[in-house]
Amino acid sequence: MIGLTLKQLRYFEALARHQHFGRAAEACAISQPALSLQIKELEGMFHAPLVERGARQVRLTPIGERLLEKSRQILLAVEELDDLVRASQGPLAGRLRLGIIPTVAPYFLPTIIAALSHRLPELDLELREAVTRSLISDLQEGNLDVAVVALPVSEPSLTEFSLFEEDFVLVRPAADTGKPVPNATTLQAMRLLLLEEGHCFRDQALSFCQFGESQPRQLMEGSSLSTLVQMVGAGMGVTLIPEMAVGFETRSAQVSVDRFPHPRPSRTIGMIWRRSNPLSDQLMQIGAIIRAVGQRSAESD
Amino acid sequence: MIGLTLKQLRYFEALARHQHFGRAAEACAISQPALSLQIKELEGMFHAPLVERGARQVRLTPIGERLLEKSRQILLAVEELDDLVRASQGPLAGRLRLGIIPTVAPYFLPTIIAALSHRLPELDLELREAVTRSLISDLQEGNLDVAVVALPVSEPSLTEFSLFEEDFVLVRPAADTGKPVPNATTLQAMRLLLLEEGHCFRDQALSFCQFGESQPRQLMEGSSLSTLVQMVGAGMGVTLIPEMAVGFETRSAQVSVDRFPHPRPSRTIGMIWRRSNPLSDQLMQIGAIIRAVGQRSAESD
DNA sequence: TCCTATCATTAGCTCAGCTTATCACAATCT
DNA sequence: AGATTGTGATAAGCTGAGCTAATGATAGGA
Repeated sequence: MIGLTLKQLRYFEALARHQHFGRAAEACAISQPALSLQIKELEGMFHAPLVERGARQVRLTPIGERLLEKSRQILLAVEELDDLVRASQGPLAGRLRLGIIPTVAPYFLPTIIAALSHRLPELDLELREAVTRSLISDLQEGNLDVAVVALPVSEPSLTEFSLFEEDFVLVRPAADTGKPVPNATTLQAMRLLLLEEGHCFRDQALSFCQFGESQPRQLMEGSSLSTLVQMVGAGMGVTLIPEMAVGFETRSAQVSVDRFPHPRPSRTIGMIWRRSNPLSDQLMQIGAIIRAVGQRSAESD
Repeated sequence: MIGLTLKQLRYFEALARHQHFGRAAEACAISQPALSLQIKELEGMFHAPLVERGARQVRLTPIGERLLEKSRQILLAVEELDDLVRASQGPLAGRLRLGIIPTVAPYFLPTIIAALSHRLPELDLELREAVTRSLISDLQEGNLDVAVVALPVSEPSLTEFSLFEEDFVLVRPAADTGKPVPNATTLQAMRLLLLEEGHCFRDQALSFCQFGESQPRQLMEGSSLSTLVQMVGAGMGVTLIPEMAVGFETRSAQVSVDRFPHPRPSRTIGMIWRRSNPLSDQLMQIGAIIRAVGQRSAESD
C-alpha cells in the first residue's frame, strides 16, 4: 500500500464517523472537496468503492468497514507515539485519562487524587466512572489511558497491575446485631440485595453465595451501594459491601456490619492499561504510588 | 502525533536496519539529504535525538529503539491493507508466502502444491522450510503469510486452523522384525535417535516417552528423519517417525516399521497465520483445500 | 597532514494537496 | 411541474512540503 498516507486514514475515519462529507471535512478542519479527493484517492488504491453515496446518506461498503477497522488500529498505534514522547520526557506530566468502577470510585478516589496531585503535580487527571466492560472497551479504543477495576479481567491486550486485596462484609438490619453471622449456604435463604447487572461486584457477591446462574430467587437490585445500605436499614434484606465502603455508607444507617469467618469473600483491586501503551513504565510508577496509599488506608480502617 | 507521515516511519525503519544514512536512502530510492531531513523532522517531533551519529557508526538511542518497535507495528498493519485489497478482489491470487516445518515438508508439500495449483491457479506460492519457532517470528514480523506446523502453538496473535491428526510409528532395525512393540516405558531403555534441538517433532517424541527435561540418557541426534532412518538401518538404535514419512523414508532402508498400541502417540498438523491478516477468510479456504487432500492421502496410506 | 567516509546544509524546483467557486443531481416542497 | 435545498463531484489556481544536486563540516585512519 505505497502512496497511502495517514491523512487519508484520518479523513476516512472521520467520514465513517460522521457519515457525511461536509461535516467530516469540517471535523478535519479542511474543505469538503479536499476530503472528497482524498477519499477518491483511497478508493483508487483499493480498486473499489469504500462508501456508498446514497441520496441523503453515506454508508460504508463491506470493504470500507474492514478498512475502517484497520484504520482505527493504525491510528491508535500512531496516537500511542504521543505517549512515547511523554514517556521520554522525564516524570509523567500532562493529561491522564483514568477510569474507575463505581464500587471503588466514591471511597478511594479522594485518596488517589490527593496522593497523585501531591507526588505528580504536573499530572492532569481526567476521570471517568463506568462498569468494567465499558472501561475495557474505552481502553482498547484509546479513549482511556488506565483504569482501576477488580482483577482479573483476562484480556490479553491489557496489562494487569494488582494494587491490594479487600474483604467483603455483611450488612444486616440493626435488629440483627449480635445474631450469628451466616455462611455462604445460610445466606442463600435470606433476601439478598444486589447491584444491577453489569457491576462486577454483583457477580463477585453472587459467586460467593454459590448461586447458580439460572436459578431464580429472592433478589432485589439497587443502583449503588449507598442505596443498598439504605434498603437494608429499612429492613428489606441483607447485602454485602466491600470493606472500603463501610465507613462511608454505614455511618448514618440503622444497620449492623459483620465480617465473615474464613474463608472470607474478597476482591483484588488493580490497574489495567493497554499492553502496547508506551507509558507502561510510568503507569507502574503511578500504580506503586496508589498501592502505597491504598495499603495505608486499608490498615487505618 | 500530528504531522507524522508513514514515509518518515519507512525511512526511519530503513535507517535502523542499515545503520547508515547513505545506504538507507538508497534502499528507499531517495537521496541521502532527503532521508536526513525526514529523520531530523521526526526528531523534532520527539524533542529528542533518535539516532546517535557516531564517527563511523549510526546507533539508535533508547527512544529510537522504542520508536522502531512501534514503527514496525504500524508499517505491518499498513502492509496488511494490501492483503485487504486482494481479499476484496475475488478468489485468492498473487503471492502467498507459505512456511512449513521440516518434518512435514518433504512428504506433504508435493500434495499441497498440486492441490493448490489446481484449485487456485492464480496463486503464486513462495515456500520456506524452517522450524516452528522461526516460522512464528516470520509470521509476526510480516515476512510470511501462513505456515503449516504442529498444533498447538498457543500464540494469541495467531489463528490456528487444524488440518488433520497423524500417528507416530516405531522404526527398528530389520533384525527386530516381529519382536513385541515396546510401550513408552520400555522405550526408555532403548537408544532413541532424535532430531536435533528446535524441531517440534523431537519434543513430541520425547514427551511420549515421558522423559524428564534434565535427565541425561542414551540419545543420538540426526538432522533429518531420513538420516535417522538410515541410522536405524545401520543398527544404531530406534526412532519414531510420523506416519506420512513411512512410505518415503523406509522404502529403501533395512528397517522394521510398527504401529504402537493405544494410546498411540500422534500430532495435529495445522495452519497458522496472523489473526489480524485480512486474508483470513481466504486462508481458511486454502486450509479447507489442504485438509481435503490431507485426509484423502492419509486414508490411502 | 592529508585523505576519505559520512552526515548536515543550502538553493532551487516540482507537484501533491489545499481553497474557492461552480456544477450536477436527486429529494422534497409549493 | 417547477423551484428549492442539501449533497457530493469537478475545475482552476496557489502554496509549501519534500525532492535533488551541489557543497560544507567533521572525525578517523593512512
